[in-house]
Amino acid sequence: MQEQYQPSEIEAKVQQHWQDTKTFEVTEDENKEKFYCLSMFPYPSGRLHMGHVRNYTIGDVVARYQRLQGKNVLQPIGWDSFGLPAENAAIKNNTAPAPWTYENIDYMKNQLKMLGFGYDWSREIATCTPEYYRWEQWFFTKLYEKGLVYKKTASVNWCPNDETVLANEQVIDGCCWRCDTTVEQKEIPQWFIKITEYADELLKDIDQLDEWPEQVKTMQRNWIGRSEGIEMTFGVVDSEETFDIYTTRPDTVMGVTYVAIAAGHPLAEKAAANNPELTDFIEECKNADTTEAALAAMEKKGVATGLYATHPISGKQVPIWAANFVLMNYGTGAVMSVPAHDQRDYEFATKYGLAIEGVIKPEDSELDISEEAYTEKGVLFNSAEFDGLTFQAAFDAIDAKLTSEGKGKRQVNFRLRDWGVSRQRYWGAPIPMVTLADGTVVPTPEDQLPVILPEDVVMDGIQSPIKADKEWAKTQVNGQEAFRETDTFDTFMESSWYYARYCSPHADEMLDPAKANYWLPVDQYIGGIEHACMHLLYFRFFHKLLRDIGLVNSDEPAKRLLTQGMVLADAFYYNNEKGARVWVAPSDVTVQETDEKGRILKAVDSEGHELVYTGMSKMSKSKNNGIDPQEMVDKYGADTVRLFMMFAAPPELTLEWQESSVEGAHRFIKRLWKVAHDHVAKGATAQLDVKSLDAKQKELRRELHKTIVKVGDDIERRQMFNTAIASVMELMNRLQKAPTETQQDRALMQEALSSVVRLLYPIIPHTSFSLWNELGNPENIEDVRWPEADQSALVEESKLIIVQVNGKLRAKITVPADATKEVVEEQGFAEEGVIKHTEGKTVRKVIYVPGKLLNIVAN
RNA sequence: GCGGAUGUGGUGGAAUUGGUAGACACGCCAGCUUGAGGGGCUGGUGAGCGCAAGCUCGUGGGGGUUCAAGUCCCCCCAUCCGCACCA
Repeated sequence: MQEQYQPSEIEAKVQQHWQDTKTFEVTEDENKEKFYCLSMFPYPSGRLHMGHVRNYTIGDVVARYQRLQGKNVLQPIGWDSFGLPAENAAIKNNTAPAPWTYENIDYMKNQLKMLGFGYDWSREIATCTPEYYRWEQWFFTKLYEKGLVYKKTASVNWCPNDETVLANEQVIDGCCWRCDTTVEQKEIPQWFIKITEYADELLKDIDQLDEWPEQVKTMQRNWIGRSEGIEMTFGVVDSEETFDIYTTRPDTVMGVTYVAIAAGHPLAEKAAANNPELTDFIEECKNADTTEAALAAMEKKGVATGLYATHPISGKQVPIWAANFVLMNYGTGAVMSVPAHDQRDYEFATKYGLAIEGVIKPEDSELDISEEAYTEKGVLFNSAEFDGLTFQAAFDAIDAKLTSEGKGKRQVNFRLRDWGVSRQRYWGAPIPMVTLADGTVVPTPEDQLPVILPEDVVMDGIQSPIKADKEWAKTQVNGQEAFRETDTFDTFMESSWYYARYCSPHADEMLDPAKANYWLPVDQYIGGIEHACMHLLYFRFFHKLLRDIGLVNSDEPAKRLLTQGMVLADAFYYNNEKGARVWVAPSDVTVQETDEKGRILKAVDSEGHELVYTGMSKMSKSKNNGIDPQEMVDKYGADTVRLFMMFAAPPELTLEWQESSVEGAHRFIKRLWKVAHDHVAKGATAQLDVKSLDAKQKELRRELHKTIVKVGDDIERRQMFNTAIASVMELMNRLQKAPTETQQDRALMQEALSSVVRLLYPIIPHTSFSLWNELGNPENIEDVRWPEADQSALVEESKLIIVQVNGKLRAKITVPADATKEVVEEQGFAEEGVIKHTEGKTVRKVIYVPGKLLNIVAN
């Protein structure tokens, strides 16, 4: 055995072994319990970043742990390889998205192997290949046949100069990132999938997800946003026209003093005919940013249309305003306004001098709306026959009245909107629809699938090559000339079903139901919390679609979810001559001075610039503070990087990259290696004879078996890998000091090290693989089982009892494990610290928590 | 703005069911080892007071419940994530 720990040598050797023996390739086996462990697949951006390393290390720890539990573990990997960055990189590097993407995949694949992740590479998929996206296209046409797909207009960011659609991230401060032209909103026809048809089920089934984090479930519930309300019809004065509004607060309906409609509402457009102010306002609203955040943050503005609406209950006439915060695409494009009981309406009414009429008051006080709206649910007044009713009674009464008069009805609404899947970009899966010569739009016939995206293209940076090449769209369907859809799918489409494709990655159908139903649902899914609503909702939605088309038989795609936190690093900058901040990579920073506690006082870069230290922030290009996993692996080895990642923080929290802490992780592995080496160097050990152990040996063995219990619990139930590692470190600290004189000392050491190596295997597999064999075990560690705790070793003969007086720690006593309350009390009261603090006082109460704590209340 | 989270020594974090606050590690300090650098080993390390034994304070801030609160409740502050065309 080597005396020195040499990670590069060990890791290369072990990785080669895994590759040669196909250790992680699996097939369905009905005799074994299956475990499907899935990490969110990466976008092939060029190089792995630390976020990937963290995500995949967590997944690998779970997968390897489950393997030692004897399960048939599937851990696949692939590439989410369509998307905008490839187009940008292609333009920048004067290439095409396809070669850029495939090169990145090759490079990153090697990086993943170098980190030692136990993937079944035979199942690797890339979503940009026709072998993958053809089934997505096929599926879309099936959804179309089921009536779950439709086309409608929706607004996109439009650069009038480039005459192209921009993604949200391509709009900087309302301008085109390329040419700085003010971005407009443009309505264009787009394809939608009816996720709202599944809104109820997506909401209800959250209750089945008992191993998902509560916060994710809450976010999804709020995102779906089920509400119960009433839709009612307002008439337009001096007109036959009507329009609908929806409210969740029908109890406030008698307080309506105006209604607000979207600038794009037909009524507004009609009223604008001879109203220049309104015309201008409508024009202005057309260019407004429609993201929810922008909408909430912007100044609320409106213009009177000059039209009036008839209140459906009171018959009163109220003004109709066009407002910038009402959008035509959401809901009915009109809202009723009750300034007395809605804060936004209150501010709007105050601003434009509109009436504010209170109709709800608190149950036990008078209504005060002099400063702000009263938005609580209270008791109705000034509401004619509804006076005195509380919220639910008023809801029911108003519903009954509107329903009987045919002016409204009770309705459940969702915040969730249908999924717009059209993108006007090139690097995505072509949407398999065609427009026939006669104008009808039909799905691409199955025998013409896949609709292949040409890869040999020239990017001009503006127009999608399949839109620029007018020939591409031309085709024949049913003997007619036809034109292909040139939009491509939202990349969330690909990431919504990849988990299922992994079960039968080469199947000549979307998926092989027998295989899919063997592996699915995913037992453990791991990814970033940023995906809580969108990806994870589409993922659940697609699983239900797959189920309803008969391809899978479960309701949910993943049993357990772990959302990992971000990776942060130190960031430093200096100001250049122009006063601009220049961010310096941490690898280029030398810390020159620290205070007595080790805080950074002075740091410089390699050119001698004095730097400003800004603390930890998310690793990013803009702050130039990314740490390259490659460099770290080259320097310390993959096991050190993995150990640090798992030790530095629990998986859900943000993780701060600290190189000194990486060195600490490295030191620990070196110590482990040394202890093992010294033990092995002394030769083979005798059989452990548990009965012959003395008290000290028994205690050490108890520590070992307690650690085995704790590490298993920490990895499997708690998923607190950091405390699992800490407890192994504690054990190692004891083992390092343990005697090795007698045969039984050494036999115990053999048991302990053989256990430790398995406990650490999920985290540092290369080192554990080697040490397992070095310790004299002939088989490979992948083929052995997780150590089992010996219950008899865990029995404690005595217990430590905390003794408090008035809740403050005054003594610690050791009592026999079976001591009664009386015995503990007697011993506790005899303690010096207890006597001192109870002297001259009366004991009021004694609380005893068996085997743990004694609290004496005295005053 | 809305929704979700986080806040504990100089630092990362631990405290699993309301029961010893600070496990484990980093850093720092002292000592030993080596020819220096580096590495290794041993010990110390929340703050204040004290020669010591020990005492008091202490988990973002303020209030509360309890024999007992980092943990439960109410209010506030700061930071982070998401908000539908980045993935």
